[in-house]
Amino acid sequence: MSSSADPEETLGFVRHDHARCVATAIRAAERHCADAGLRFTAVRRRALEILLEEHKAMGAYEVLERLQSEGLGAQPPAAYRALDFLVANGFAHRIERLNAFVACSLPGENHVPAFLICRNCRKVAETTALPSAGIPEIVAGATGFRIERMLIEAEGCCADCQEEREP
Amino acid sequence: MSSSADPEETLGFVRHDHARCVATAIRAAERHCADAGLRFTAVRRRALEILLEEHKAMGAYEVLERLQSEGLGAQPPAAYRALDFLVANGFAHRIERLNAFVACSLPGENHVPAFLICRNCRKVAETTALPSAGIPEIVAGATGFRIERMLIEAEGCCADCQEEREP
DNA sequence: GTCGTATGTGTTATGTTATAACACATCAAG
DNA sequence: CTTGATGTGTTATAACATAACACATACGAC
Repeated sequence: MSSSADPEETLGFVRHDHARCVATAIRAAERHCADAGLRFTAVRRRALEILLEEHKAMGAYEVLERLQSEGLGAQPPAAYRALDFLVANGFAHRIERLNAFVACSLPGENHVPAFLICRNCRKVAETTALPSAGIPEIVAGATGFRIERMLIEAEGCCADCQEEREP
Repeated sequence: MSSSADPEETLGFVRHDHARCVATAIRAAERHCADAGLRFTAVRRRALEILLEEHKAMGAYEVLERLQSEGLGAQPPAAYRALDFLVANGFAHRIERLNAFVACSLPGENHVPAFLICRNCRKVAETTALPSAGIPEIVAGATGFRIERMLIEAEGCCADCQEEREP
């Protein structure tokens, strides 16, 4: 992946120290699980590591293949269970547009995530939506609708992929 | 559906004259197709009518069943083609969260739609997101990401379904 | 320690959503 | 009435997801 010598790679399209970001995410998950009495098992840890390797949306079957090749769970339910656990505990998010999953870039923060999804390379950048983004909430309030979950996904083309097409 | 005598029913949770709203939507589609040289065929028209009957998210296979029972296209591709046409031309929207489709409530208007989705009854209300909703756009601009499509879905429980549970 | 319960995993089978590929039909323009 | 573009029928299969039940492991109560 990294062809340059420096430790900076893109996080969703923003440069950052990736090795450190992976380590941080894993440690955050360990901590959270220890505190909450959850079991951060081998399959779950490995699934998170796989998602973290690139900031890319991966299908459940894609993750499954990787797990299989390491002898860690051979059938779809294994992957879905691990991914569901990660999503339920905020370590990963589901990208509905792609029926795929991505590691959370902001573990620990209690946020309403918004995603920028590159159609071409499937890289995903995560930002946090401000409460002021909630136009629907105004309407919801007016009609008695109780919002439980918000989903904000922007689909398009990242800078790198734009360059590739018209260099 | 309507147990009351008056013509007012809910549009996604807001009361309105439903018969009129269906007629308007169909006419808008006819007009748009005529103007743009598109063919508003029997399957396409019927698919739109089916979606319009309730302001509810319907799966492609659910729409297909209805089409089949009227002898209008027997296999999945028929339904997907009709639905894709409706979505491509702004007569319907795809609700990613549900892998389902819903008729557009604001045909003709060039809008960024936002949806309120009731988990319980699958009714969907459509509102238009204001440009100020676009927090992601700020980030996108900063990182050179070109947004092509925005997707805003709020999932929760509508007023009617809340009442049913705690009357 | 060991017993019992709760939680996680393995495995089989199947359900649901979506599309590829190719043949045939229809339409509108020349 | 031919031609090309667009839409539909049909078969097959891909991709995504879960139900159900058996077995394993972790962990607290005793």
